[in-house]
Amino acid sequence: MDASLEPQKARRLALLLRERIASGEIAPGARLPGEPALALEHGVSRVTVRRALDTLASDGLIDRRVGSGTFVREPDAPRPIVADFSNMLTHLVEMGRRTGVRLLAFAYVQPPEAVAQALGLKAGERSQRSVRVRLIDGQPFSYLTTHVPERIGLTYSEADLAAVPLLTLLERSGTAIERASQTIGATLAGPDVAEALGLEIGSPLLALTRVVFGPDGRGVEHLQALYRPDRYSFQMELHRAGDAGERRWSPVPCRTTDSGEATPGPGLRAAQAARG
Amino acid sequence: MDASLEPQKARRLALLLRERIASGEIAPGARLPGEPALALEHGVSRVTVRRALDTLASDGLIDRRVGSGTFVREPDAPRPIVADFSNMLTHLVEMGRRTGVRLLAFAYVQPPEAVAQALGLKAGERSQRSVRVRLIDGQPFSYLTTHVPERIGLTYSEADLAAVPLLTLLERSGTAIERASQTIGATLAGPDVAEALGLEIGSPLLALTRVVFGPDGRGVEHLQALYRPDRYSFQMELHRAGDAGERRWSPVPCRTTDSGEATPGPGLRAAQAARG
DNA sequence: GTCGGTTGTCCTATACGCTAGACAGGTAGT
DNA sequence: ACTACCTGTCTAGCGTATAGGACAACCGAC
Repeated sequence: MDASLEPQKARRLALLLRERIASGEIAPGARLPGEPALALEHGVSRVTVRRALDTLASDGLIDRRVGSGTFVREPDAPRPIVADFSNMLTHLVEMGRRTGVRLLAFAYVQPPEAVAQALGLKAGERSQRSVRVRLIDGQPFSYLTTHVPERIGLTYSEADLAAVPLLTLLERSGTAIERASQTIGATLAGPDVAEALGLEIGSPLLALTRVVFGPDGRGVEHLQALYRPDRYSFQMELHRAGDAGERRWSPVPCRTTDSGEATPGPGLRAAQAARG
Repeated sequence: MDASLEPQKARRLALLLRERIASGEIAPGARLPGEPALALEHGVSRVTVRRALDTLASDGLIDRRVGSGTFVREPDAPRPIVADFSNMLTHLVEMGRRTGVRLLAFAYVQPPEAVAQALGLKAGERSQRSVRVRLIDGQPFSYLTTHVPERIGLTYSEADLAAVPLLTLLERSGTAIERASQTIGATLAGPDVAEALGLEIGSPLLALTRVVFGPDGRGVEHLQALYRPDRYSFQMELHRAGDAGERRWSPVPCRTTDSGEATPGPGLRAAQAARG
């Protein structure tokens, strides 16, 4: 059960099969081709096929039955959290699930150049850096690294940060918050992030970078959030806007669902399937 | 220059360093830690470090100078595309850069179960599957897999698809388009996607799944888009909404900039820095 | 110049992913 | 029972990535 190292060809095959399963190309309950068939099809030895299947099996994606074959397991549905964008909840406490926070680091540091520039710090100015991991039902799903200018960070304590959302702390201390600019991308899990989120190194992550600005236009908070895509994803409803010739999508204006669960509908199923 | 096989640890290190460079965590022009230092830091041998640096060097990301060190090269500025969400441009032709499309596959197939369900197809109904790669300045940045119900797909030809945006084709053929539901996540590049996008297998990708619905509520298009995060990311402006106690972010209502470039301002710089 | 640190090159030994088999035991259909 | 196919386990051997060195050539600071 160590499965520490992920070899090359076996890893490829595992990734490939994982996607086929996640995308529904191989329906749940269906039987995979036999190991010799897979070996022949992908030009690898049977041992390699078995290694790939081993990792899928230990992830609970497939079910191997001696004598009959390997089958795609029905997902036990630890349904991922889906954050609604039209609503854009800042925090998930309201989602009806038990969430928690672990504070991994807290210190005043020299911020990386990119962060300093985003926050509008002068050279040499320090920032308060904190690293937190958010949990849902005891399972970690996001890794947050925040930088706050030192003058603002001093208005609250380390214990505050472990208990109260950062934005609340900022507002409580009189820091006005106006607008923010954020970017969504993707990254790989580094060693530390991988361990904190219970992943292997090199796992894919949703990356969100948000810079929060106060009314004076100065940066107040720099947030780098990394999400496990199998437990967290962004969802939004769009509608078609604009005249012919210049048509585009625009997000549906805040239609909050009280349940906190993501807006139901056909999209959800697809979202799960595509989480690969 | 064969570099056919990508070893394990060297590959990880290369990916990790590549991202640190792309994210600006190691500023352009800065000097990397020495090879012995990197080896110690990551718990690998110097040979492995060198292999990782070799791939980065051959990609033109770093500059190695005997006797003085290894430096991050100033990027030749293939600036990443930043898609504005408040605006949510469906297509990038307007962005003032030469874009192109390559049609990789076009066929009528039995759709995977998840797609059939999202589109509301009955068992046995076929769909038109197409795989396209979008280019910008000759460089691929997105890999699009679309499924359209067969009855709708028949209204246009393969050549049409290679030249005209799909949504335009749909609307031109009288298919009304109302709303869409989309989800954003992250994945790893499989073998085929990796090759099409000029990436290594296992590179991180932004994954967007969109299901487009017509006025009758039936699915019209199922899109799975995979983006290279170093060339494409989502950007949006938010402002603080809601009363105290229940405050949240909401997207800035469509403030279109005519330039097509993402909305300028302090956020842009941050977006680039954090695009990793 | 001297000295410390750097990259470039070479070496050997080990670890391990992969191949190519053979064989045992289970399952399902005939 | 018989047969065909499946997964599970084991073996032997090969290729190569990795570890851990030693050494040369180079650069920059003092």
